[in-house]
Amino acid sequence: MNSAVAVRNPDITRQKILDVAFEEILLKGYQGLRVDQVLKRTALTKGAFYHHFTSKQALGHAVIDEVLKPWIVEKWVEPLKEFKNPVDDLINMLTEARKEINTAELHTGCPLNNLTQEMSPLDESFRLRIANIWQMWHQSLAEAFERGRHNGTIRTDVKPGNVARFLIAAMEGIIGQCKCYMNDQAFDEAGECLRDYIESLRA
Amino acid sequence: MNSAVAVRNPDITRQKILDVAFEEILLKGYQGLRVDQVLKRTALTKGAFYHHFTSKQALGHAVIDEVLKPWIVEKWVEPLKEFKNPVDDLINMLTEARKEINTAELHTGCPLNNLTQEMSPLDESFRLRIANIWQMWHQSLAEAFERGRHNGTIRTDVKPGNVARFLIAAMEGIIGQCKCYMNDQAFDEAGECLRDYIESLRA
DNA sequence: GAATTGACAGACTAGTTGGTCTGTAGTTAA
DNA sequence: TTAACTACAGACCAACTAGTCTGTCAATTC
Repeated sequence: MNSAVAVRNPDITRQKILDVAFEEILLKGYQGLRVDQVLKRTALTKGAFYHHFTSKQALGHAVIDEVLKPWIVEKWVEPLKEFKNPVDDLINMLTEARKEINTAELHTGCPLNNLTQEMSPLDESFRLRIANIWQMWHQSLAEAFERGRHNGTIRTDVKPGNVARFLIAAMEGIIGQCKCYMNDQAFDEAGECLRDYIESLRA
Repeated sequence: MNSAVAVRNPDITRQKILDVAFEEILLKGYQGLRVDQVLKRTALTKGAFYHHFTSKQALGHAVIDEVLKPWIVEKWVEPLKEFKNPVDDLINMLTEARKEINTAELHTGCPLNNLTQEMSPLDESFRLRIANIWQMWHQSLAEAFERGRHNGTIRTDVKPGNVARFLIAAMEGIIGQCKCYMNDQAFDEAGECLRDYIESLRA
């Protein structure tokens, strides 16, 4: 019996589990995620957990669909819709993002990449859900370049789909590489080249 | 009692464990690696395993130092020493590597990136060993560009260290992205941009 | 306001997993 | 030849972990 609050709010309870599970997966990976640890941190019990999720795998699905995906949508897909000048807008975005990153966070890596590398080979149900997110991100970035081509801010010989794939890969690669260095030097070194490359796309 | 061969060769035994463990880690990750599964595949027993390795963690260390590291040395560090014209040599190397990759393998991802993303946050002892490999790779690639600058095959305004970081990141990012797509389309799309970027470094 | 349902609490379990320990056969040195 | 040591074999164990089950209290329905 939980002595304190007896107020019930199933939606908040569920969301608390998802948020903590997401954090735990970032730190330990899905396979290192312990249901008990999530319950400890949320001050909930097995009863609560298995009321909201049928299994650990179901939790994994929910984390991908309800935490990771919305995060990419908010962070990338939505802003990309507003891009008028992809070169400037992208560089601005990356510059802003760079300011927010501290050395400690850098050690965590990108959530999308983390889940991709560990979870996608484990289970087809994970892989498909994650591939969906990559696809979404790729498409919105490609569309931004497509618009840039049409409005004269991007070189006409640029292939939006290809460049989008390459840029996403480069960004993830940079973050992933820095994950095992404790300093952000590698981040800025590669970042300089990334900026130059983006600049080279300008019409 | 093993009925068949009673010949003893501790070095081969140890190497068999390392090779199978490496494969298992590629498929399931370190946390998904089961000592029992390695023993099953090698037809060995607990006695053999804990004679050669003090713990699962020690096995992880050995896999990084004695399998992953030599693999990068053979695949990258050694060939890079011979590079005369980094642009041509790199494009040749990537073209050859592309031929060897089939869709199934693509699903496995790059061993270095796999271990980096999963293992480096788990334990400082893992992180340092893996960072050492990245550093080695980066240095040998940077040196190749440095030589290219001096022998006139690479633009003089290219910063070898930065470009090396960026290229490594891009390559890893491309492979990592393809890990959750089952086709190699994304690979070739991004690969085209990668080639263009490398070409742009030519003096 | 009684009954039904929803949202948990928490003890318990069965299966897994890294690791131990004793025994034994091959190998080597004297 | 034999004693000492190495390289295993394989039964066993303790800890962990996902998942179950019964009970209980709040919330909603009628």
